[in-house]
Amino acid sequence: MYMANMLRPLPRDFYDRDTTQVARELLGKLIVHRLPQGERIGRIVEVEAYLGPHDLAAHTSKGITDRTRVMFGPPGHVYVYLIYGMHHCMNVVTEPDGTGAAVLLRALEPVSGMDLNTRGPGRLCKALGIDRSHYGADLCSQALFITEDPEAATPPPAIVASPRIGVDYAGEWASAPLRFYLDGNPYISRIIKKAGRRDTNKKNML
DNA sequence: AGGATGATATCC
DNA sequence: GATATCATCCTC
Repeated sequence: MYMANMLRPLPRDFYDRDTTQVARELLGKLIVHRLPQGERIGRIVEVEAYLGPHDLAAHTSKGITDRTRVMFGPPGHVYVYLIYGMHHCMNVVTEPDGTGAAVLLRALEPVSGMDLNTRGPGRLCKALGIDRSHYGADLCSQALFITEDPEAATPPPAIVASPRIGVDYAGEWASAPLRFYLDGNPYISRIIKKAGRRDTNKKNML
């Protein structure tokens, strides 16, 4: 039984570390959003690391702007942006104040109080109820936070690394293995096509 | 394969 | 001020 009022937010120190490490450790954790109409809880199963201004795929590679201000700020806060005019994407800010790094949440496994359409960053935000009003929100709060899964599987599933999705413009950084997901999880947003193999699948199979 | 739909960055 | 570009999703 998942009682969100018994769950404790991860401490800010969790986020104040190497972004790749935080990304990997976020897998399997629960994200909790408390709304007037109830609690929405999902298990994080797919993420991407955006390392900082030197990472040409990261929004912070353009410098400090109104949009990227939060990503350059202290760790443990939420960076939300609107993409393609219709979808929200949610990131958690990592590393010390001024670094400009974050982890994009790409897919959840529904746990409680949410619809089942949680594959992909846009659908994740819709299911969780996240929009631009959450820009800068503190994850060390009781309204929106990430926490250990009290029913975590032992041993934990293997972690798979792959290139990030939709960043082909980023030169050398486009192929960096900075996307991480739980091996075999049915809620992963897509499977990278293997080179040299005839395979027209763009979505993963159940 | 292409369209929706709006904020943002970058160029006049 | 105009325009090209999106860390996407849905429908055809």
